Amino acid sequence: MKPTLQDVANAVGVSRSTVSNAYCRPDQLSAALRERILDAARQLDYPGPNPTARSLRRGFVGAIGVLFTSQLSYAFTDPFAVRFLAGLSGAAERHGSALLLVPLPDDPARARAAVENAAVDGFCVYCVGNEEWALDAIRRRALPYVTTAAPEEAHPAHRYVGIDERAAARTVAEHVAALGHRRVALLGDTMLPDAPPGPLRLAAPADVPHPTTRGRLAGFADAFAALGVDWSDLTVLNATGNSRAAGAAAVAATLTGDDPPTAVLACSDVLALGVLDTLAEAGPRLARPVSVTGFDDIAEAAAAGLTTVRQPAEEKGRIAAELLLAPPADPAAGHVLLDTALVVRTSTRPA
Amino acid sequence: MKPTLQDVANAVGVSRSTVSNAYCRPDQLSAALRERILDAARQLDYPGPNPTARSLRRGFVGAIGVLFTSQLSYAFTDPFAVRFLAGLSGAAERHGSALLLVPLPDDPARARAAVENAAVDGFCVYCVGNEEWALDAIRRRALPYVTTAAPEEAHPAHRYVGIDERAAARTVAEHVAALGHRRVALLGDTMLPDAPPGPLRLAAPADVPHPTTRGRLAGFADAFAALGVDWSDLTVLNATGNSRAAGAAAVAATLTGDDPPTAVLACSDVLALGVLDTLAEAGPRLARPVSVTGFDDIAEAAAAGLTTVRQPAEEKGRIAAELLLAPPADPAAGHVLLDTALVVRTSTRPA
DNA sequence: GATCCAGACTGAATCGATTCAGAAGGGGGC
DNA sequence: GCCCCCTTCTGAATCGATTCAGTCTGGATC
Repeated sequence: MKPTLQDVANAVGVSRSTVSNAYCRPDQLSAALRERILDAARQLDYPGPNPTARSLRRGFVGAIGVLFTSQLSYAFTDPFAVRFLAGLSGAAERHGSALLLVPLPDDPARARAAVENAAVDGFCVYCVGNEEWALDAIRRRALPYVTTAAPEEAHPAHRYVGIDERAAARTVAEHVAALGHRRVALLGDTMLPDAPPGPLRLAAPADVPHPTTRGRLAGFADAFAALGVDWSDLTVLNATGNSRAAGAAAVAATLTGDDPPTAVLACSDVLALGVLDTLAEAGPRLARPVSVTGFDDIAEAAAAGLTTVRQPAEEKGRIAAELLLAPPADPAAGHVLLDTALVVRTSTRPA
Repeated sequence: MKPTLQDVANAVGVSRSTVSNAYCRPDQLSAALRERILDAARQLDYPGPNPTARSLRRGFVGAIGVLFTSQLSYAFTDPFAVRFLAGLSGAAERHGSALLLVPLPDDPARARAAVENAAVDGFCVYCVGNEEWALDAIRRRALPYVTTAAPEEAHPAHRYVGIDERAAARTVAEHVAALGHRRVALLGDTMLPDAPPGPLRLAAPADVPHPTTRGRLAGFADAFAALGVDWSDLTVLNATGNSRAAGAAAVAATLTGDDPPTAVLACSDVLALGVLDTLAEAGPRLARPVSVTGFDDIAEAAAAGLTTVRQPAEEKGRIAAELLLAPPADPAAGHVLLDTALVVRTSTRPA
């Protein structure tokens, strides 16, 4: 069997407490005895106090959980998410915390279980759609948590770091509108559950379950509404996933069909890059160029000349970690909105 | 205080054991009683068994640790590492395990402590250079572990999944040599501790501490040695970090100087892309084109037309997870070497 | 020489569950 | 009516540490 603290204590002939102190409170015993204890531990191949037992007794774990609603591997596939995680992990590291990436199954019951079984001191919930399940489970565990979007309904313990999605989206839409575009398509990921790729009948932005997408669509709509372009005049295109391929697939039929829109406003850079892929491929067959915008300003956006909205990804992650690990005394400070900036590149041109 | 299992037991008037059974062994009690218990738990806001306590008693945690020798955020910055992690996390998810990303400080003592304090069932050690510290700490804890490179010295418990670095590197070097290149530079990351960026005096590949880089350099050298080009005839360039910028900086002086090499063989795609950046920038000032090769075949490599060696990143991650979570009975099966393929694109041309 | 004190170490309670041998109760078979 | 078995539930041991209120020892103080 693996040796325990007790075994070390027996070997040296001291009490368990003393061995424990040798590890985590050196001032509580003489240096000489401490040396003897550590020597004996080495002799016995004792690897130091068991982390689980320590966590149980101490009441904290030294890890924060990161929850993703979609497949865990999505976390690593989306460039914006990757940068967010980089910021989060850097800050966590500084606070001596590790990151527990928690797979969140689709099935609500199992998702709940995943939250309930995670040994962590708090949760960072990235990109939650309507996952009240998870939030509810977290609250019940009375753990601190932070989300990357403002909550549906305010909750005392709810901290978040986000951007004003709607206002940010409006700026890019206004830019497109100012270029004279009026026949415009809006592209988003999974705007209704199980919706197929391509044109989607959507009564209003408010019908979209995913809060981020909803906010961005609403912002797009605001800009055009201000110019008298009604929501019903806008084309809504659905992508089945936040990937380049899904973006490309979503717009293919519409862009190569009759009377295509003159601009496509995407809810993410990844989708927008997919649109550019489709345009590049369809190239000669197109009647006229189509303007495209993204959202996030990931690295690839610059290379592709994509007009987009920049949001500070790493900083978002860093602040999320800090909100969790060094919570502000003032509860109002638990709600952080970051600045965004419109980045105009070559993918948008006058209509 | 947060309610415990005991509180639920008291509320219902049954024993602690029965409540425990209600959660994890439903067949051990009548359905009716179980319902009553779960109801009471809901009533009391009991969030279910405490994961830490459960882990302590059960003796396993449901998480595997991922160790990175460099900054944790590097994990998210290097595209190859990201794909590896995606594969790893997917497989872990399938086995019901979470991933604990463990920040590994530079200081050996603290690095050791990080390993000792991580509550995990096993470790995946990515990209370990000479971090015997960490491996030793893991072995002492008697936890299973898997590395992404063959170990220095065989150890019974050591499992790994890797590629034949040396042979793979040789194929790309042979390709370059076949194109007639003889004046060649080899580019790697941190080939000697604290080495400055740029040309490096290196007696032999064997002097490089990082095993992956060492293997690749040796493979490059093999190909040229077979043609009579001695190690001392090759230029060695050091990058201070595995990033595009570091790659660009490492080669800048050499490529724009007198008598530049006709080809640069990099130990990673990221570095190679940096070389391409430098070439693009220096463009007109160059006497003649320089061939460039990378290693890994990340997504950006295809877009950049980079000749490189492809290795199956996701599969590597997947196998690593499986080696940990479903260890093969036959210990020999704990050593997996994956196939690689030379991918020739436009970045290599005849000398 | 009695008193006090600081330093070094110990004992026992505690963290929150799981597990397993066994007790109680009820029903079926003969 | 007796025996046995099965289901349902309980009690107590256990996982491996941390913590805190003491105890003990030896030396300084007056």
